[in-house]
Amino acid sequence: MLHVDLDQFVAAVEVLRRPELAGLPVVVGGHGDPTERGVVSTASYEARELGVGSGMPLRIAARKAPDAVFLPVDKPAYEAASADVLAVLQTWPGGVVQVLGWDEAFVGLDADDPEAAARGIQAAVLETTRLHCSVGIGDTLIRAKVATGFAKPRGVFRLTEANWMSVMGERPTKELWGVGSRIAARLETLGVHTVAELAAAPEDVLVAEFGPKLGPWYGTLGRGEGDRDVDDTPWVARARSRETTFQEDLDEPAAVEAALRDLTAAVLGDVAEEGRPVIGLTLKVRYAPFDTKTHARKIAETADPDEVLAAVLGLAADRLDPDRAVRLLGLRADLKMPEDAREPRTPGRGGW
DNA sequence: TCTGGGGTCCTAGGACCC
DNA sequence: TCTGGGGTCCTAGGACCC
Repeated sequence: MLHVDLDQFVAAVEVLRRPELAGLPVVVGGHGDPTERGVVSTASYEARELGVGSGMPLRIAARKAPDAVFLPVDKPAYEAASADVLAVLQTWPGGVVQVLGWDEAFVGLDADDPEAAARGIQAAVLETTRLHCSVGIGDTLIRAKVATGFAKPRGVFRLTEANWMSVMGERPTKELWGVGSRIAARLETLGVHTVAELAAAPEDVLVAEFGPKLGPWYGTLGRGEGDRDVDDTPWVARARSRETTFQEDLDEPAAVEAALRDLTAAVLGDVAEEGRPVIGLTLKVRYAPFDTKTHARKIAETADPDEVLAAVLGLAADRLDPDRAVRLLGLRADLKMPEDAREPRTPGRGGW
């Protein structure tokens, strides 16, 4: 199994169409205005050197890298580049491709020399798209994915049962794919600090802390085990959603209702592309200063935009607090799933 | 320092039923 | 006169990833 991951993908796409930015700190995020509310999507390696990282508020990024070039997110451009990369992977002889996101995919193949295949894929992607990528090789999907971290930038790294513990054993659990800061902190309270300790942790202890599905899954993760096959079945979206952070909080109910109508129209546009009826709605509201609530409701299956809008406005009328200023509104529409849709195989990881 | 947007899945707790 | 034990459905929140 190969895990192919583009290097600083979003920033790289921007530099391709503005060659004069090569070698400069480039920060892509929000509307490209670091005085606005927004966060960093991707920073170029030069910007990372200055301490800028993804998820960081743009205002902070501007403080750390005042001379960086700030650019707005241009989703269509990245989608187009992503499609070009995917096309290269899909034409690789004997490769089975499972897309994980804009800039990464698993490629399953039979190869006597996987490093040679990885180098070949890198060269083909570079030649066709002028984008560099890193490739992890593994005997499980998890190991391939984790291996990519050691391959960056532009490299290849192999992680298998043979070297998993020697490479990963003494590292913090946070470095595992699927263990974030919260889970790492809870593991600490169990006396589990490293990957080796997680691998050896008794299952009943993990189940008691994390529940019947996640507990065993974390143990598996520590051992680097798990799925070994690449699944190229097309993914069927469970839902479509939109959300907006307002540059200034909304404190008038009329403004909130207008925003809800816009949001619903946008979601309905996406839903129409999916071509499946809506079966549920989740309204998300972030009140000032940063207090977030969600309000979900099943609705009678419908493909009628007017019915969906009425349901959204009804949900808002029932659940929103008209006296609080609103920083963000979001709307998620759950879609009816086809009977034969692929089931998730790995906890917490949609799109697999 | 002031915190985006688009996704997915899991868990807990309450309601309700037999 | 102290109040079982499942099971399912629903909603809210949490956590993670890119």
